[in-house]
Amino acid sequence: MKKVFALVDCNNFYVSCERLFRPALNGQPVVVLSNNDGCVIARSNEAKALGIPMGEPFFKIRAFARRQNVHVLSSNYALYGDLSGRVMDVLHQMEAGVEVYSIDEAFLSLPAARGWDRLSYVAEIRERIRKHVGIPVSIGIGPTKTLAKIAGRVAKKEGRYQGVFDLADNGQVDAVLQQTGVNDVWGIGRRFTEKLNRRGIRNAFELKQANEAWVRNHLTVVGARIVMELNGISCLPLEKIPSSKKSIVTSRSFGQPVTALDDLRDAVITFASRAAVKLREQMLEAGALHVFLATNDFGAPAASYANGQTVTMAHSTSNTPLLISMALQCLKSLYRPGYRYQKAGVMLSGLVSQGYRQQSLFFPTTEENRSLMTALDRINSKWGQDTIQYGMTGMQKPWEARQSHRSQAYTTDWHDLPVVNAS
DNA sequence: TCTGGGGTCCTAGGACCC
DNA sequence: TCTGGGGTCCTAGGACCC
Repeated sequence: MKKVFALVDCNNFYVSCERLFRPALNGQPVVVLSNNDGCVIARSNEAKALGIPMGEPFFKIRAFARRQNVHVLSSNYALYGDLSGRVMDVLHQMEAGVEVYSIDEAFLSLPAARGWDRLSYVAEIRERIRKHVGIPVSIGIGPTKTLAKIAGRVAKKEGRYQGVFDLADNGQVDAVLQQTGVNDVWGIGRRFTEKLNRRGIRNAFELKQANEAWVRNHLTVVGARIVMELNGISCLPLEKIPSSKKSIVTSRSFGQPVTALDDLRDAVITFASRAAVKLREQMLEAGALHVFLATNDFGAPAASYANGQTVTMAHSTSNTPLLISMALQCLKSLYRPGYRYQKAGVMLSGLVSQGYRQQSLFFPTTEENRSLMTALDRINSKWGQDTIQYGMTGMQKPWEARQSHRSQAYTTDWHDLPVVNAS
């Protein structure tokens, strides 16, 4: 049976999550900042209307935000992750074909047959999410994922459609594409936009009609697929089962520049430990570990240094002490004194599932090791991250990120449960 | 003073092999 | 001065996404 795609997209997701627990923020300009309170990563419609751009460094708009009474929040990923799960639960209850695409977006696969009212159906999905979770969503429908994305933009931007728009067979496709900038097409970023503009291609309709060989040549197969999708030929299937991860990264910008090797060691130990926890949560083991560090990209070139080092392991592992010791070896050879480090991280790759690994004659997995890791994960998951941590990590963490505007973990921590006062 | 974090896919080019 | 051809594998870097 022929299918169409629907894209369900949470509106201003992080802001909507915050508003759920602080209704006083409704109707107010609100922004949510990235880790370390660095950049603006979510904006309410009121904040967008004030002209605050996505990704703007916060220090540049701090004064403006104060003058305009913009509510400023640090990001609270525990809260957003929990609410995202609830939205996805509603979708799974209603539909068999669901691809969770990101924290705030999912694709659905719906029958393409005429004779049923798709729009009413997705309006019902939208209403149920609003009622059961409280998050507003927009839903776009199209014959391909790329067109569903574009339909979703229309649903979100044009109030008259009330959050749902169907581009699958309504004869308006080309008119909508003509009003869609090429930079607003899914998969066309800054570089591709520049290339296309130089060739005189400015909107999605012009891209749809672009010369295939030229696109293939300058935008690789990625661009060629986008053009096909704009033409209604589906190249990107619905992926119901998430493919298993190929790499796991834990990295942070520091709250203040770090110069001492000891502090870097402390940060790297923490990153390696957290990456190892993520690894075990997904029942994986890593075959390689990469450590990287960098000074501020925006500083003077003479004062800048960035480097990374990878070690490949003879045997894949998820053992925290082992991963820490390898990470510290890397750090030791990467470290140069005299620089003000701004960021570091640990990446695990060569991931294989726990059962997959061949047992080594010389390095048998000891059961004690695995059960120690399991016990540690249980305690930290129950009592909070870092309840038990490795002895080498210091208690003072000058590198830790700033979070001056943090909201509470309303749904994931007993201490932060909202209190309702009846009078 | 202050500029996120975590991912994926694709390609070109080098190393290596026969 | 001349200096094979074809294949695979790996990695670094670029581009994109949310």
